[in-house]
Amino acid sequence: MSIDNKYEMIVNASIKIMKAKGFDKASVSQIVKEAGVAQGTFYLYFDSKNAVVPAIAKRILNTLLAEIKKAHRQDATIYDTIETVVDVTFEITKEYKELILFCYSGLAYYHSLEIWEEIYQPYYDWMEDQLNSAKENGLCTTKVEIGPLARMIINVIETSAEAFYLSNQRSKETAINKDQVVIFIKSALTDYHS
Amino acid sequence: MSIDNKYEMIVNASIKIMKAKGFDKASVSQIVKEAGVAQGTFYLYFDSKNAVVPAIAKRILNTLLAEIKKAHRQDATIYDTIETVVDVTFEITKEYKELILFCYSGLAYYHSLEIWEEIYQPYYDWMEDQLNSAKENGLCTTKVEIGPLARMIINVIETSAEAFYLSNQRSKETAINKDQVVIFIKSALTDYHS
Amino acid sequence: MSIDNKYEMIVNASIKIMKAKGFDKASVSQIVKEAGVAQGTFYLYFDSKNAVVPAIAKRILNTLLAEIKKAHRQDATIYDTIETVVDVTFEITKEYKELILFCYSGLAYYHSLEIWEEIYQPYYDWMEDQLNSAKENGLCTTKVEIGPLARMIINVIETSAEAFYLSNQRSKETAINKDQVVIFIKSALTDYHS
Amino acid sequence: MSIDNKYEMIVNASIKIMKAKGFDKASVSQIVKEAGVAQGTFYLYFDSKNAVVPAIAKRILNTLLAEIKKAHRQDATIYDTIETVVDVTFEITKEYKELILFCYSGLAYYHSLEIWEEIYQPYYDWMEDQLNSAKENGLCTTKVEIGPLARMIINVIETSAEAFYLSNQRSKETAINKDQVVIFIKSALTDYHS
DNA sequence: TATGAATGAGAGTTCATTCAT
DNA sequence: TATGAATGAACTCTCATTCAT
Repeated sequence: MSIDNKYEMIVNASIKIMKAKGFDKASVSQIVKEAGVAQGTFYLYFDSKNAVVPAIAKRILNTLLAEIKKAHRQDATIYDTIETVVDVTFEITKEYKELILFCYSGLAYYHSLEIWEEIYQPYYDWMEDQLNSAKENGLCTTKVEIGPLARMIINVIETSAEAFYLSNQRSKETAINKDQVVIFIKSALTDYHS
Repeated sequence: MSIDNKYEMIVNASIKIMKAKGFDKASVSQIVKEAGVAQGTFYLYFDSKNAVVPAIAKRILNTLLAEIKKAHRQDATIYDTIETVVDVTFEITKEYKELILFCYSGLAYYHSLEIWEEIYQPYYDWMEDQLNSAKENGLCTTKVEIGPLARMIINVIETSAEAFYLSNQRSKETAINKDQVVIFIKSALTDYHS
Repeated sequence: MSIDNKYEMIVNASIKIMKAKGFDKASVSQIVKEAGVAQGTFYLYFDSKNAVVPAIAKRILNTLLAEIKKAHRQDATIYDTIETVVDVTFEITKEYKELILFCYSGLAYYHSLEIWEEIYQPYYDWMEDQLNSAKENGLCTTKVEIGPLARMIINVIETSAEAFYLSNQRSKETAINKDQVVIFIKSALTDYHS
Repeated sequence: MSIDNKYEMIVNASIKIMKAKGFDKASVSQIVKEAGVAQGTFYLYFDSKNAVVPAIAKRILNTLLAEIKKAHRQDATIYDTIETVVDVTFEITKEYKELILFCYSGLAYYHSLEIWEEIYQPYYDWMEDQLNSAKENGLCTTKVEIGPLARMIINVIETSAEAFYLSNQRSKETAINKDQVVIFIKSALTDYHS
């Protein structure tokens, strides 16, 4: 936050360059030029180029979660909450769509998805809280366990948002849109009657 | 198909090498050595290294769809079908987990997800058929449109399978497992009562 | 020897650049520029920059041995031979003095002195032949075994030549010169019996 | 000498790191970490990384000479002395073998072997004294001048010790061993009868 | 079609050195 | 004296691609 926090400056520059060019094509020399620091300074804060990926992922998730919490009203039903989450996720995905994929695959290759799980933990926790409240209110009757349920809901929303913004949408008519996602999840929250 | 079909040999070699090393670290020279062809021959069949990615993606999807159709019984209910699809997807994901992520992100970057959509089209079509039958049988009552519904179901299953096999699963107890995925989708197939 | 034998061209260029700048300061990019080949071509012929060192060492030893054999007369006594070897070694050392040290230490570090031994083997063999003849003639009566004797004689000559040309010779008056080396070795060839 | 004599701490750390990694691969940052001082402190005591090499060389020679003098008996003949020197040199070479080569070549390149001569001066002087005594006793009758003789003797011993410990000695049977060195030098001390 | 030697731009990374504190 | 964050030039090496055969 301070004016010459070099760590933040490098992360910001990395996001800017990688958004424009992707991870591979973004060179460390472009990043440091953008950040206004020396080549070697990069390696004072990150062990390698790969090591910025978790920092970017953290940044995106934090932004997402902060926006969700900001938009979330205390007295909202789980249905309102789902709508809010879908709205915000689509917005954030739109903004960061170029980064999300390589963060995901970058973490998978160079770091392991454990780190992804760790980064997402506060989001999962928050969602589980919402679902538990909904269970108490009787609005969530599914037999799916809360942990997996939270993860699958978040997965559906994010994957749908990515599919929406990343495909070139010639086939927009068949694309998943926000409304469909909301209805799908609402359906999933109530039990099926076998 | 012939024993020295160089195209297939290159794709096979690419899969083997990229499975082991990832897309970036797999060099064309390693691939051609594995395939037993000359460096230049690669470029007779593919415009660039990137151009093998759709070929690999197609191979995986075809394998997946063939296995699903093989395991699918004509008289199965939609519930049976979901279970079959989940089982097969988890199996195939386990086998190809190293390739799936970079196919996805590779297609997103170098080709656009349109191609992904195109590759998945037959799978989406098949799933839509299943869901339409279920609608007629009264086993699928959700208000979600069939197109998006098929996509979201497939997304949940695949994302869950990836999460299951790619995270190092220290937290296996909270990991999404097959049963949870099946219940989640079954719930989603029936309407919620607002 | 052929006009575009790239291997020889790279070795020649390496010798020229390393003679002028030493091993560390000689960059591969300078070498390839001097050789008139592309950067990557270097790595077609050598696994690394270090890998040129044995090639240079071999070149020097071959030159030395060829010159010695050229100057050596068939009917020479061992005493004449020693003088010839000292003369030629001083000459060759003068020409290649800049290379000898880093060849020696480079081989020691990056390859092991085994390779040095291997390179020197034909020289050792030749010297042992000379000494065996001298033994038969009664001109060499020392009890030192022929193998070690050959090695020590060669070592003294080379180390003395290096000391002569490499030290800045302010102290030239105390420096070992050729005559002293010759006498020293002749002494060593005859047994001590006071 | 004091417990936090930073100069000595840096030399000690340099020896430790360079013994393990060689001169080039030993970085100043590793050395200062080992020494427990700051990066800049290094340059308070040494002008450059190269400047530690003479300090290390001096340390080794002083150790060698001290050990020789300790093992040397006042009433020893030159033959005993040679044996002692050979023994101690082999021991010290064993301990410092990794450092000796780059000290030698490092001094040659970055400083000139003059410094090596200067460092060795007290050793040469001591050896010359021994040889002069032997001359008076009639045990050394060679016509080689005392100065060069001392240097060549020391050279043979050291080179042989290096060859013994540095080559991987698969060919140990042909390697020069201590006994052969002793006999060789004893032979060299007595004149040859032309 | 098929080859594989040759290319050369450009990558990530290191590290001796400096200097404001 | 002592510090250590910052520097940035320079390094070795990789690799997708080309083209003469």
